[in-house]
Amino acid sequence: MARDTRSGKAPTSRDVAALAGVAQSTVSYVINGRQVAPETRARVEEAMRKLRYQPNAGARTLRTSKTNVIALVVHLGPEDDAVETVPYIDTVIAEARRHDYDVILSTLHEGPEGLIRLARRSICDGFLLMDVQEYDERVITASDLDLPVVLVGRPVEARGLDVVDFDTRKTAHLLVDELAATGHRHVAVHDEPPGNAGVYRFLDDFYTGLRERADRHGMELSIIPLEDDSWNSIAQTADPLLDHCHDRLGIIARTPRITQSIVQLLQSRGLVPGEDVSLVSRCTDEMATSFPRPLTNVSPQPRKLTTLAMQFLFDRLAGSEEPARLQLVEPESVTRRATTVNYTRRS
Amino acid sequence: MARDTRSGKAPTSRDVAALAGVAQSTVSYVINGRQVAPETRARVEEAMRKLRYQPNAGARTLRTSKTNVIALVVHLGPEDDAVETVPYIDTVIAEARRHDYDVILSTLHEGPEGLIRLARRSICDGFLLMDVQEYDERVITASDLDLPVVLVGRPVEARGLDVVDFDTRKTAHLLVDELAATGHRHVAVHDEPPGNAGVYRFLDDFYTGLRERADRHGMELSIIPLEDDSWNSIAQTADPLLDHCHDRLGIIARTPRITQSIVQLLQSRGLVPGEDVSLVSRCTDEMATSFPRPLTNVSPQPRKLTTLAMQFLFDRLAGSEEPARLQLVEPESVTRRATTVNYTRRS
DNA sequence: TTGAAAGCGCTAACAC
DNA sequence: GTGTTAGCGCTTTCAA
Repeated sequence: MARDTRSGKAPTSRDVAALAGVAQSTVSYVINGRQVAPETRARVEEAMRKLRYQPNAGARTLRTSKTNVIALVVHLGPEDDAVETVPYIDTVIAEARRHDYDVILSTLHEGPEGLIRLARRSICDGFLLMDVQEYDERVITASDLDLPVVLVGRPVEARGLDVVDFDTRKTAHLLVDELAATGHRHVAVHDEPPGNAGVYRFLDDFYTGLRERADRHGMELSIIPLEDDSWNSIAQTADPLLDHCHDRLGIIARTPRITQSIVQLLQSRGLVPGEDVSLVSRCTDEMATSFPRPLTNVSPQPRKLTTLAMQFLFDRLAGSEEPARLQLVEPESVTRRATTVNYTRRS
Repeated sequence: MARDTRSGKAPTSRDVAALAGVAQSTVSYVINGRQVAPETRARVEEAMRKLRYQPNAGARTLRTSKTNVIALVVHLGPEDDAVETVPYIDTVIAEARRHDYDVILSTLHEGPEGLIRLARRSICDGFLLMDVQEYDERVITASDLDLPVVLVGRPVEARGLDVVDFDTRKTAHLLVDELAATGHRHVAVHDEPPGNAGVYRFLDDFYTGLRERADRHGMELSIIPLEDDSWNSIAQTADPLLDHCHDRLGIIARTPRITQSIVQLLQSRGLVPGEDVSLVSRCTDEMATSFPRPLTNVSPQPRKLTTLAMQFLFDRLAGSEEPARLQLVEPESVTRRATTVNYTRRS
């Protein structure tokens, strides 16, 4: 009856107990779903509502050593294809909230000490590390933490941590198969800029996948070197790229940025993708359909990847002691749109 | 000497005290920078290092009612121009860490109850609400929270909260002035899709700014209706857009998406921006320079906006009781690149 | 089914 | 300059 509407001080479970005429422990029982007489429960809930009571997170954590927070460690630099990061983050938060967790977002600026800080101060219960490279200093640090950690991206040595990643080899298969099925004879793709070599496992896998399927179908595969992914660099590759244009060429674009540039490159040469040459891209369906000529594409399915990663993490948070898992997320299929030429019909 | 390297249990300040042969309070003094004899301090720091001690955040919060966490509430839907969101988030985290704060990221999915939960459970010390609309249900909720809140975006009624926003009116001025200075006679711009009307204050301001300066310079201003910002809708506006193409037309693009589309539209019509027609855009410098023909642009300066917002928030967190502030972030200037035609030189 | 009481790890008033 | 101690708000034995 005292501190009812007086603001500036949040009500405690003691206040609720007093108002409901029960002991503090009873309030706790109600909150945590222990068996309580229906009539008592009603009185307590009424009191909680009246005081707009919410349990203090710090006190809870202190008592239970559970923070109900997970830390999401991402790379947000301007240089990257940061566009793709947003759906990941969105999905992580949605999944976390479904399990009554909040998400602390951390960038790499702080380095591995950041992980130690978050873990040893008991700020979070677990980690989701995104954009994990083959040799990633965070992995060693994270595996020493004694907390659940899931990696998105494959390090050479996962040190007993769960890993999820895109199955880009399969993606490459689908893309080349699509071109083979529609009667193409040449496949052209831009290589990674030099700096990227051996950084992310899914990059190597992609090119491996291309080679495998080009070989199987007896197609010629041109991998065109690239200095960086700026427009200028890509524009300079126009001639090697379009060399085979009149001999059933299919161009494969691995990133949004490259896709973008190739579309413009073709346009500037007066070439229409889907008529003069084929263009197939690894990008989301949203992006594929945002072009004047909707692109034939394979979606990497970022939301599926993230959901799986969160599943792994919550399994661990629930106490799972299974051996570490490594799972790749396969793309569903190719969606054929306006940029595929079907040579099997023409000839 | 007991629980030295034994893992699974984080060391406490009591362990540190024992190892250093001092009282627990002395450890606290060292951590919190109270005066301590240099020699004692050294022993304590040595012990902390040896145990790799980090103070438990929950216990600290419980004692001090300070979480050292701020909540960032953003809109991450796929529909939006989410690209622009990443630099905001990155800056928020960097600024927060500079002040020894962590950032909890929250989306709108949860609605205003999410704010109440974060505040009343003492999960965070303050809020940064992004993408605030003119009538935004979060504002009332947030202003009742008794915690520091900064809004990015102007509601009709700010209810005593600090507000920062882009000065898009000024942006519009700069863009039209650039076209006037280079001898243009017509200005064309796409209107907002119907759904956007009256949602964000900075939208109205932008068109107001355009009108003001077009009037002043005696230029004709065409605002072209748009159903939505898909490629198809924009493509359909080609004719009205290019009507005045041969009478010194300058096109203004307000968003990345529209900019993108217009570039492609011009290209498909065989028009070169910077020769046949001018194109000036409100977009970041990074984006402006990513096109084959670098765009004349005005940068909205997302990082500057965010830094200011964080400044406001930390002022409040430090206890400032000043009257609520409203501050707009002006763009620096127009950067003239390849897409401006200079008619004052030609005629 | 409910209550009394201890204690999670820390900070800060107070005593020495 | 350092130690003693109380208590932040919660959960959880243990007892009734």
